[in-house]
Amino acid sequence: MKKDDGLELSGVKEIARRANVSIATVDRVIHNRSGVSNKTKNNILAIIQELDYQPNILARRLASKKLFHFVILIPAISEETEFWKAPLNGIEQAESEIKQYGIKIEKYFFDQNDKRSFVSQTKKILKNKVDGILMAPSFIEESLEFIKACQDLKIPYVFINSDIPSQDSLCYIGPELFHSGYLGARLANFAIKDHGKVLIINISKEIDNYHHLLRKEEGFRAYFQDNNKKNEIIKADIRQTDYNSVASLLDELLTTHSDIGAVFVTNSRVFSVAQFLEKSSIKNIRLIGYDFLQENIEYLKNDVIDFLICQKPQEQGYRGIMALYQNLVLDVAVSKTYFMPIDIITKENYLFYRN
Amino acid sequence: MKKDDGLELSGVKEIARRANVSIATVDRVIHNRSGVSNKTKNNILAIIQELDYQPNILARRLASKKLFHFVILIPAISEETEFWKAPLNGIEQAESEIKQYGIKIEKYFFDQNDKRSFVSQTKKILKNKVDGILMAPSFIEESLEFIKACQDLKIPYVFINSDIPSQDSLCYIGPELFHSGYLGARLANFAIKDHGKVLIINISKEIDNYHHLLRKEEGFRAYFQDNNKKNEIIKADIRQTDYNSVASLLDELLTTHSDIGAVFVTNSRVFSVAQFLEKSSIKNIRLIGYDFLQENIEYLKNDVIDFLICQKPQEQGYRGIMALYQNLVLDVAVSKTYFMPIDIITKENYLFYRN
DNA sequence: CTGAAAGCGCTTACAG
DNA sequence: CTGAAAGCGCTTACAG
Repeated sequence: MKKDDGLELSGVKEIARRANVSIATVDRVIHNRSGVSNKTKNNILAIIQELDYQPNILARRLASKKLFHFVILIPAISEETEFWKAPLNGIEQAESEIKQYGIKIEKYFFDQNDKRSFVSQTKKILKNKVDGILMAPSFIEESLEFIKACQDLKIPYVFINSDIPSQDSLCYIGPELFHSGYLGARLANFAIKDHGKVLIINISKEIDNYHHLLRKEEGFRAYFQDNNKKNEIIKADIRQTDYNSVASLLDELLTTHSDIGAVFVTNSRVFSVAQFLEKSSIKNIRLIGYDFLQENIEYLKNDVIDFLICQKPQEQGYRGIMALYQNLVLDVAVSKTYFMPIDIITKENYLFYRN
Repeated sequence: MKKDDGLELSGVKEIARRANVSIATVDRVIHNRSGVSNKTKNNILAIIQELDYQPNILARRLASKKLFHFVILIPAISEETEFWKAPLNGIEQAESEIKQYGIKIEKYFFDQNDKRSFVSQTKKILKNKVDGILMAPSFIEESLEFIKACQDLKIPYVFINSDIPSQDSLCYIGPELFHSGYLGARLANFAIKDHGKVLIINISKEIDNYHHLLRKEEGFRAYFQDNNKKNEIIKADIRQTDYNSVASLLDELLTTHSDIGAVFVTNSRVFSVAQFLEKSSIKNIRLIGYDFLQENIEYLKNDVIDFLICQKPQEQGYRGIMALYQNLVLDVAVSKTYFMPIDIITKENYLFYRN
């Protein structure tokens, strides 16, 4: 297959010929294996440079018997939210694309509401041979513990969905949360202009552990400040995530503040707010929240939710695995952070959205 | 490389062993080449079924000496608009990923304002060996002529950016235009609510040939109708695309209709409207248009443009080439239409947008 | 520290 | 209609 014109030969064979060594020695140099004299090594390196040698990945994978073990550690899909289904789909798509190249993916799940399940899964993971890890570092302390162990074992790890900065991860793939909240504020303000109050709601059992909700809130507030918007911001933290708790709290809030024009929910649980508004026949409040969940889409279709912000959770999973693959198998550099686009979903474009 | 557990062997070798033939014969059957008795053929086919044989793509491409020639035919990047830079980038990205597998991409460009340049390029293309074509069928008549020739030569073709339905293309990759315009209307109405008129503008030298602008307009109008919105719709076709012509027409329109609240431009030339609004210090008109061009982004940053709708032009190019690759090289089925998401870009999220 | 040889799973002339 | 053999560009024991 003469795809490159010019040079007759350009693979390991040609390098070996020019260096007057065997291809085995060339291979050792290419993979930086020991057992080559410095002199031959440098000579070969020079020739590689000169030839601008690009290894043939096809041949490499075909010949290699090396098997890679990747591990994922993400929240289980719960009855409460199907959010993590999307990243898992992405992971499985990546898996199907690369499994023929000798990659095995071991899947571990933890309970978002239970740190101990996270810890016990991390223990299990380290019992086996692992070449790379894709994880959602939801619990900070516990994640730090785990990645310390990974560092000792020289196992690279990729974060998705939320980041722990400066922890030497191979990369972070997910949203930039501040701007995400900032956009939420823009949409809220755009909806009600400068009249009326806006309500920001965090709904989670783990609000205090989940730094990422807070970061969105900061972005949300920053928008109003930066743009000198006069809307008053009301805030509510809801730690009981069942519908009744959410509803009664909302009821109280809306009674106290009769002039709330828009509500921003910092995560995918916006559907419970939507449910409340619909049941209460409240139509004059604009609602903005997160994520392409079936429930949320239904409320989008009914005009109860105006905008959903979504950050391609499926692609996060896909790219997470691919980052490991690129780095460990193809030996390609991957960029330290890959921020997902901040997508706006409405009733008019959700049909064409791709997670 | 024992990646599959279970069966000891599973490739052509094992098939050959079971069928009691040589691997060459197996290869003939796999590729549906002639020269195999029906009996042996059916026998081999049955074994392939039974084994659920999946060819090893790596080995196939490595061994094959076949070179594929893909051709692209898209508008040239002009001083008027850099729109086609993005699809070209996507094409080049795909090229860099697959060129090592024996794919060559020949690039042809035509002048969007000159049908004859389109025709003359199509003539050139057919002079060489071509395995697949990626094209923007901007001029319908001329495109039909060309694809008829392709059909005769059994050359598959992919459409991007705009479609000519039921023309037996391998696939269409691009926007669904009606909903794109529909979303534009929603954003316009959302911006001004039910007060004021909306202005829809087509700016193109080739309005009459460009069915896709019309389709967006239909979607735009449909939104107001479907939702019983009372905003009056004013329409303008601008066939002279230079700034002065656009400006004088706008000046006239805005004088006649003092109560226009929002303007929707059906293509990337929204920047010239933005330029006019800025120069005229008109601040009370919301502006919505298309595409992530540098000029447009500048007006987005200045709050002159409120929303840009964008449909991942780069990805269109990338996926267009990949569709050919998947179908012709990997022999995988590709779906007939791939509608791009209808993305909404604002000042708050443009930084994270990926074309 | 280095090399000869076999092999990865296919495809491709060539011979019969 | 069918098969034996070489080869794609690498990697991997194994031997020295």
